[in-house]
Amino acid sequence: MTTRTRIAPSPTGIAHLGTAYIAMRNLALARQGKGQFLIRIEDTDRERYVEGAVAVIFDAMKWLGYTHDEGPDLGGPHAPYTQSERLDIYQKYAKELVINKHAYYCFCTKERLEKVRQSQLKAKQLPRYDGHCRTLTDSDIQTNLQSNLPFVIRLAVPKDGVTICHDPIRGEVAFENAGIDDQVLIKSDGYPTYHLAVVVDDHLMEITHVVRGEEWLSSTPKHLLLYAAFGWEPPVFAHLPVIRNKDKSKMSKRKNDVSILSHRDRGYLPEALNNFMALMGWSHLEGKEIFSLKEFLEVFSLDRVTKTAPIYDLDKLNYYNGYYIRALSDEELIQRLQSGFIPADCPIDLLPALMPLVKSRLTTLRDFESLTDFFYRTPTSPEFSEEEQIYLSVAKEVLSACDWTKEGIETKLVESVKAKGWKNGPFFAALRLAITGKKVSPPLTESMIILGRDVVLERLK
RNA sequence: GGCCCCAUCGUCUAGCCCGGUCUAGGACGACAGGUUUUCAUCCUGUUAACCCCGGUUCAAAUCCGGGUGGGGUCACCA
Repeated sequence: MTTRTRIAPSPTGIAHLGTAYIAMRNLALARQGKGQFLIRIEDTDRERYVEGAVAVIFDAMKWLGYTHDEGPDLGGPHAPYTQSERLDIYQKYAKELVINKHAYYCFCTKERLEKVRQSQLKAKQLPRYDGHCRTLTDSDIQTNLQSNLPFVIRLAVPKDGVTICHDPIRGEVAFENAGIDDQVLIKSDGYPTYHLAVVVDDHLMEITHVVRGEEWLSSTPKHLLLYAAFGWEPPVFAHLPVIRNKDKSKMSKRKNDVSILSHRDRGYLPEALNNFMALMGWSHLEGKEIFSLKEFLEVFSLDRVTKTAPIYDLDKLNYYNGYYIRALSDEELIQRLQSGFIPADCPIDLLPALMPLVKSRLTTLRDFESLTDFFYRTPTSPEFSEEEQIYLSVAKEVLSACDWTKEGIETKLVESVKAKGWKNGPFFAALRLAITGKKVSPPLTESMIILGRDVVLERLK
């Protein structure tokens, strides 16, 4: 049997870094198992649905280089791949569960539920459904149904026994059934909850490995119970450690930039993000720290996954980004920069000359502008001291006469500094400031050559 | 709080399953030095960890138990 895996993002507006982290691992298993990797959209929460969010997810996956085999955009043998288009399927299976007594109608109002909750809380009991409707008679149910009372369908969780999850990463994890609530399967609006939809779809779509974040571990027994109620063979469940904020809480929008696409827009390379994410909660068997997505997909394995949750470390991402930028050829770097990182007033034909000066100085593509703006914008010159003004006038004199080559410029400049009995440091600092408007800049001589003698002399006025 | 998961340098981790080869290795960061008229790159070095307490054993980062700490989850959200 081939391996079939999936990611099941919710269209809530942004493509989350966590989704990519989960996706690349699922992709790897599917490729290694000569199977398929699919994307399924879990949009059963109508309140959270955001228009256009699905397109954002596809954009993000494409940018990262993850290719799926089945999904809402591609179709496939188990279409549709969007849960809101599968409502009748969930209804059918929920009803089947009701008939087999593994689920039941619940007519409790939100008010009653809230009241029960409050009194349980007050009595220091754990808040949960009290099973009120579990014992309703058939005629009660018929009456309620006929009078159009709103209802949900709940799973009839066994009152005793233990449900054991066999997780290849965590080993056996046991949960007392008595601690599991009678989960809502169908909401009063007719939509399924996550728990029902995920089980039905994973089964119907023949998913063999459910590789997800460990935040799902405590709901796994519910899913296992559902598989048992249906009489289905469950897939392998593996729970990856979650990515965390610096404060060790689960990575969140508030404390981190969790958007994949905003990483792209901030000038990160997909190679860097992939390499960075690969090494969170997993290590290469040969101890490699630099490798491509292709290699990751070939060598990733569940048995080298860590159980401890890693922290998103921007320093390390920056390191990878700089590394991959430096590894690019000048032509490739120009191409990458042209995806939105070259200011409108920067002449395109200037680019080839600029690459050698900026490549080792870019942490992100976005740094390009602040690094090179003095080439195409006249810097505002600061107030120079009297001493500095003397430096500049001497420099101007030398530069108006010397050969306009690296050697020509440098030897003449250094010669006159020496002749005057000055130090190189302050002299070149003043010159740099006058020409680039910055205390720190790309190499001065090379920059002057690119700028041209006229512009340089103009800036020394 | 109940349930569940986890615990090696500041961070990502190797090692743990199959105890000795670990005076615990690598990477990022930080710091120092070298190269560079600045910065960056590059090179060299330094820094820094087995959560605690018991037990098993000739021997424990590695096995067991208990603490402690951190995290996740307890919805008609996923």
